[in-house]
Amino acid sequence: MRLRSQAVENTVQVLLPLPLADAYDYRVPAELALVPGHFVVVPLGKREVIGVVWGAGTGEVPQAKLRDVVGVLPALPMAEAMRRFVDWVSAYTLMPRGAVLRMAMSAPSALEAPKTELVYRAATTPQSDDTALKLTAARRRVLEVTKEGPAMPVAELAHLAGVGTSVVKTMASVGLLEAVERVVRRAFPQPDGTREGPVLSPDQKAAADGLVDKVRAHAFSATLLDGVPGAGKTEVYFEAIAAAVAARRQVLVLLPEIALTAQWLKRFEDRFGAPPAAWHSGLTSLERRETWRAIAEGRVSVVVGARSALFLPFAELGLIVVDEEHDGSFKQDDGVIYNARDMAVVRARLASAPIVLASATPSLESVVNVQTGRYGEVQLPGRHGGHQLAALSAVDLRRDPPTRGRWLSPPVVDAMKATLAAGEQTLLFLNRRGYAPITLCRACGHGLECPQCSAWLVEHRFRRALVCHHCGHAEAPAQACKHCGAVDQFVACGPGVERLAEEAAELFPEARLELFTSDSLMNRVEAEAAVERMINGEIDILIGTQMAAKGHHFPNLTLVAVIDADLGLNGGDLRAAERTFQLLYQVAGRAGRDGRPGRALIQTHNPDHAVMQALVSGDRDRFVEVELADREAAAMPPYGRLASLIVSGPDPAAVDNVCAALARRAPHRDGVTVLGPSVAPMALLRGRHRRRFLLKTSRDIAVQPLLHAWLEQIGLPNSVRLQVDVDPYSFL
DNA sequence: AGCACGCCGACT
DNA sequence: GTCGGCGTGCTC
Repeated sequence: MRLRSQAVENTVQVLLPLPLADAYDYRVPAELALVPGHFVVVPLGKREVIGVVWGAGTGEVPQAKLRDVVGVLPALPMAEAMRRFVDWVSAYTLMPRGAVLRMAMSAPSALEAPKTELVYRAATTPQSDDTALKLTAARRRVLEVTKEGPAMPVAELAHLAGVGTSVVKTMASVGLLEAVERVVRRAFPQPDGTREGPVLSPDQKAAADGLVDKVRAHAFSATLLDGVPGAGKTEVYFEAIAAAVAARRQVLVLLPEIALTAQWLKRFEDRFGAPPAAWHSGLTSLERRETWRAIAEGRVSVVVGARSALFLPFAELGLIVVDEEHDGSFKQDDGVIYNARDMAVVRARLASAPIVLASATPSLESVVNVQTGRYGEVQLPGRHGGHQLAALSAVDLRRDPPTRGRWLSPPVVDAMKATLAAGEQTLLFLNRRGYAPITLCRACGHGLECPQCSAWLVEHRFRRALVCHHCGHAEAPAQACKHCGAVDQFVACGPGVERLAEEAAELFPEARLELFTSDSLMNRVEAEAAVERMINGEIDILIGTQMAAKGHHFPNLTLVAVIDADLGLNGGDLRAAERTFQLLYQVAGRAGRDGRPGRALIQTHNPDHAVMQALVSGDRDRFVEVELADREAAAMPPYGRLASLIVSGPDPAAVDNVCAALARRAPHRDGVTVLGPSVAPMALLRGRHRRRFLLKTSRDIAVQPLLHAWLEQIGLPNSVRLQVDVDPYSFL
């Protein structure tokens, strides 16, 4: 007994940032004092990897197998709250703990010893050697500079004193100056939380006060900030940020990737006098390292980023804001599958910090969480500063169809004419990249399909390629049909933004138009430039996908036309109606935000659909009510829980075998339904055949133990993969 | 995730 | 005869 406990004392569990479910035990050499959270270097096979001490060794591994910890890295240990967060996310998503840890170690170089430089200051104990201490004019100037300023590097000191660097070096060697080693740190400008904010409307003030109280409480709380587009939600949560910063606590703002724009950053800087630290995929490795370290050391007070920022090592988290909380892009769909919005609530809870979820179209999950009292709610009823909601109307495509081969209906064309004549701007919104979504052979009727996916190839005319939007497969447009050999018989079917641009250019040859899509704008810089041109009035008609619809504010935009409002409604997705409503509501909200009356025209074949009715009548709450009733009747989220299992592999027979085994062992109990196996919505993806199970349970059943018990019994042949998605968002 | 081990095709 | 393709399996 005694022997065993001693062995355990000398060992630690180290979690490695690899897709491993369990931490490994390592022996601790006597000279190392380790505590949980320490970043350590350990041997693994032939290589050395960085891991995190997760706790005392388990003693479950044979002594002979144990290897020694190589060393500790000079980084601040991972906080306990962060380690618990990693465990929590892993347990919830059923992803290996190591895979989750990897997300919390996204800047490994930040763990290495930071670079140092030599800085010089006046010697504290001057020597008495007269000749060495001779004070020439140059030396005197150097001493003057050191008296006033902080210690600084040779070049800087020499420059300020107007001397050569050799003077400084000599002074150091004779003891007039002393050199100290200092860690090189990038300075982050500090947003000022005490700065006076803008004048808020009474509604905004009340909402802001509510959030500020939550921040001052220094305790976990979750609050939904609900307000129409233009109601000034950002200004309101900025007040909460100000309160947290003034209290010297850190703030994390999560935004959907495409909403993190120059405009948002500018608003922040205008309010706080300094920019926040941004965390996104475009950072250089140096920026990542410096930012990561500064966050861990508490030298950064506000971080804004997309979902991966959730795993940054905040030292003193005092507030999380999730803006556009309904946005589907918070759900990560590959690798570790998690919903950053939901996990942000968990992170806030573990950090005992408040979280604010902001949206003009809250997710039904959040609405129900408010109804059940799990979340508080702060509402912003009206628009602020003369903003008016766009007048929204449906264009019935059955009554007012465009001419054949065209996509703009007469009412939309008329509205565009009027808008152009008034010198105002139009946004044509179509959530479809490329020229045409389907290309058919006129002779035999065959459509061009991706060889690796069950999806049509989308023609991109500007790129002169046929592209699969699911796997990236691209091929050159062919002359002859592979099926019937007919030449030059291909015909583009349906509209994409490129085709829409062509039509708009024909109708309005004098107008300046521009495409705003991820294909036409290769990077952030180009996108910002396009936004700038739009704001400066250099564009009359902007044609774009949802990229154009989010996170931007165009003061002279007064007409928004949604070309195909029905697009998202097909396909039987659980959230089709909810998502369509949210998207179209947001898009329509782009029109007329600066005191000008805007209008939004929504082309649809189903003007009677609940989504269209809700949009036209502006009755969001009624829509939410009806949609929630449907979900409740079907025991679907947010009233029931879902998990999806995707079984995939190159060999359909092997996939079906695994499905049969899963079906045989499927859990049977009250409140649990297993649907499937069925052919997954993308039956073939990247050359892998896919089948799907849906596990549906009532709200009070935890799905994770159920899934564990189920999947444990299933052996997977090498080529077959089983992917678990707890709380699936999209069903594709 | 790496890295090695292992078992079948075209090269010096 | 070997060099090397990447499938499979392990790493405390």
